[in-house]
Amino acid sequence: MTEKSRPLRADAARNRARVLQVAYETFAEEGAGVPIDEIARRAGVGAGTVYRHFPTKESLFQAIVADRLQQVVERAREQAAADPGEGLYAFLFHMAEQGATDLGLTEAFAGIGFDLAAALPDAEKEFTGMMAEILTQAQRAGTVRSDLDVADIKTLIVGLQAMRRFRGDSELMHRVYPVIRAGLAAPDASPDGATDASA
Amino acid sequence: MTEKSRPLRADAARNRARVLQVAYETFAEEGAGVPIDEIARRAGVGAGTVYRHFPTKESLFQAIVADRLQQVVERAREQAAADPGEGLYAFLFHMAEQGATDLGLTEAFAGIGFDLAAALPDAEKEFTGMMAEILTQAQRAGTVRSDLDVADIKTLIVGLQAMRRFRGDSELMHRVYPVIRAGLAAPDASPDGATDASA
Amino acid sequence: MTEKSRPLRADAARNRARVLQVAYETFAEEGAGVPIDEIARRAGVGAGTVYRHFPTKESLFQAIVADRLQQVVERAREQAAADPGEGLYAFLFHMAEQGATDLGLTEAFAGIGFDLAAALPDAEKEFTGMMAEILTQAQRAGTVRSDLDVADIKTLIVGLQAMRRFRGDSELMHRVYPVIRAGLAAPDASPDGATDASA
Amino acid sequence: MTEKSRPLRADAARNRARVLQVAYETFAEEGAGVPIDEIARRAGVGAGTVYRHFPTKESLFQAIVADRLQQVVERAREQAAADPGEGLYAFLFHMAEQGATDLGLTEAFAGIGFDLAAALPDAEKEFTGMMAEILTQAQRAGTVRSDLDVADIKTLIVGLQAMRRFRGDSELMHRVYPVIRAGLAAPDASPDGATDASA
DNA sequence: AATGAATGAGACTTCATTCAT
DNA sequence: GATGAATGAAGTCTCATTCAT
Repeated sequence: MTEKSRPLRADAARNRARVLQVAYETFAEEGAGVPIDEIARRAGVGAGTVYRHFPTKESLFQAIVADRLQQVVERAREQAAADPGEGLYAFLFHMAEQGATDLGLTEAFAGIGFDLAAALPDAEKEFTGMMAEILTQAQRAGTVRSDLDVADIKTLIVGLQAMRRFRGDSELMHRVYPVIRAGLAAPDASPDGATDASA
Repeated sequence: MTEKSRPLRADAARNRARVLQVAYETFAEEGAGVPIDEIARRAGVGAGTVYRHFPTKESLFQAIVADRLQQVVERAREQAAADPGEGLYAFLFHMAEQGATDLGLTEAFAGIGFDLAAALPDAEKEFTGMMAEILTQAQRAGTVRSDLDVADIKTLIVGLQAMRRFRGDSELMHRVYPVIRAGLAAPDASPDGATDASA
Repeated sequence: MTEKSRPLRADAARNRARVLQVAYETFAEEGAGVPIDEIARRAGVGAGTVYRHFPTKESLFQAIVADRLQQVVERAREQAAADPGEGLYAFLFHMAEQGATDLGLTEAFAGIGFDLAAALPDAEKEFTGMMAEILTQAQRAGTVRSDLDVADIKTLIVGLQAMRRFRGDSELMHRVYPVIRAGLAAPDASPDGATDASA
Repeated sequence: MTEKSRPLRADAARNRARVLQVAYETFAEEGAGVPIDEIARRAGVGAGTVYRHFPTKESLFQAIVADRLQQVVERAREQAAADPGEGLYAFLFHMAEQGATDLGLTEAFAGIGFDLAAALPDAEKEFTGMMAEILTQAQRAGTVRSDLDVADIKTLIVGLQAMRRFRGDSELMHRVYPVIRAGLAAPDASPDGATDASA
């Protein structure tokens, strides 16, 4: 998905990577509203260069999201391999971290003005598949209640990212994560879906 | 903060209220990007009339948020009075519902492009005070762990709103709320901030 | 078609007319490639004002064409009423004159980058209907051969406009029109469509 | 004007010819608005190569027109040699055909955004000279009225090309050409330049 | 010589805000 | 007070032309 047709000239590849990196940082800082001209300026190239590599703003956005998802997937698989019981938690917290600085990824993930499954079906499948794997591993290890599925995890990620943007890392880690973790580790809810009233 | 100087002519007051209502609905439906002209059109007034009552788009936005907060505060107090143990949960879920249809309020609340405490200090204080009250009542009733404070609740609201935007009401209610509720009802975390359970 | 809903405020109507006039002249001089900004500048208004009245460049173009067609139709009907035998010729020569200064109308008429029947079906029908009337009148008067139809007349207009743009009015009038007129007044071609070889 | 300085390397000459051919076809199909990049792509060369041979888009355009004129001149001379009485008609109809598919040539010829005599004086002279020859031959053969000159023929070509672009070949041939031909073959107009009455 | 990447001016269009009516 | 027209600063994107590879 990254390389197509010819392998791109060295200088072009450098520029493309630079634009991608700068765009990633800029979107992360400022959200999707940043003008392309601003990204071009920060990258030290002309606006036309950005458009040569990414014919629309949307496509630049997609390229960034695809790139980030790829990295996230790899990292999550490694961590789950090292510790299956903790893999899902590590992933959740990593995604939250991403959300802190990466408004663009968060918006994409939460489907704000961006339909991930439609725009990047392959990346989305890969991502969802990875989540299924590490969720299953955690459930087998007994660290996560067994009645949750991938859609629930996605939902929680959206929530965690929003929380992380709202609040500093350290506070979230010490005060809110424990709540979420306790909820995730709790025994399964009763069949009717209501909380099991230990409360 | 709502009434200033002289008490608006009757028709002007009517217009103001109408604009506020329409703007609330429109922002909720379409997000903050809607042109003022569109709001004016829907309200059946000229753009100039909107600007007479709200000198900037930002100020219109603030007025809406203040208005919504006021309503939310009243409702939450009533519910907590009726059932102190459930008041906080009712409030949380109500806020999540708001987030579903009220993109504007959510963004304001989550601090996206809007600093609530700076823009509307009085409303913010009122809102925070109310949350302190109902949190304390719930903790006294034993339905919420005692190591949580208002900032934690705010954080959870931000997360719940994001989750609710991401996922339908019914699914959230049956699959994710139980997790959050289990986490909130869990025994206090150990002093070092980690979850005490299996961890 | 000209007036819709409300009758437009006096100043707005003035501006609209001014923009239409300036745009007409500018397109006529420079063709359809002129930037809207240039038209706005010449009209002494902001670009936004042009867009308020004509939401796209295309729509401005259409408005001009519709306006011109309307005038042409009226004039042609008057002339044909005054002298049925000469009405068609007067119309043809008038259209050629228009083509001289009105690149925009010519392009629209010749269908260059503009589908008249699709864009302005009513105006197109009116225009075609008028041509049918004056052609029939001329044929009854015996000044035009009877085997020609409206499509042929349209074709000749396109040709005459192109010729008029290429060559000065006086020369065209004295040197080329006589050729066309002689051809139009010639006896009908033989049934197989070939010239009747008086040549 | 075609060859300058040293005689181009073989591959360069091949590239030049290929670009010229492709550019001709592309302009003919799409009009003068086509980006140079598109022409380069279709020719299978880099944009830089186009610019090496033709320093501006304008100069590429001129080279094409010169090339086409050359071919038209040759063909017309051959046909006039074969049949002097029909040579002019064959030429006229051939030019009209060209106009159908060759928007670039037509625009150049009609002087739309292009001054042929100024840009390509030699080609223009050659072209005009050829027209004088075949017009004289037709007039001697008695197939064309004797009061027409080369400028009139040029004018008619412009008109015919416009008509041909507007209408299909077959219809033009059977319905409009006869009119033009009848006009061209008609007896001379009276001295004052007006059409000689009903004739 | 060829390539195709980079440039940057400029086109169309939107919209928050001001102001004449 | 209300109206809605006017403004003009952006924003996205295109493309003729230049230049490093």
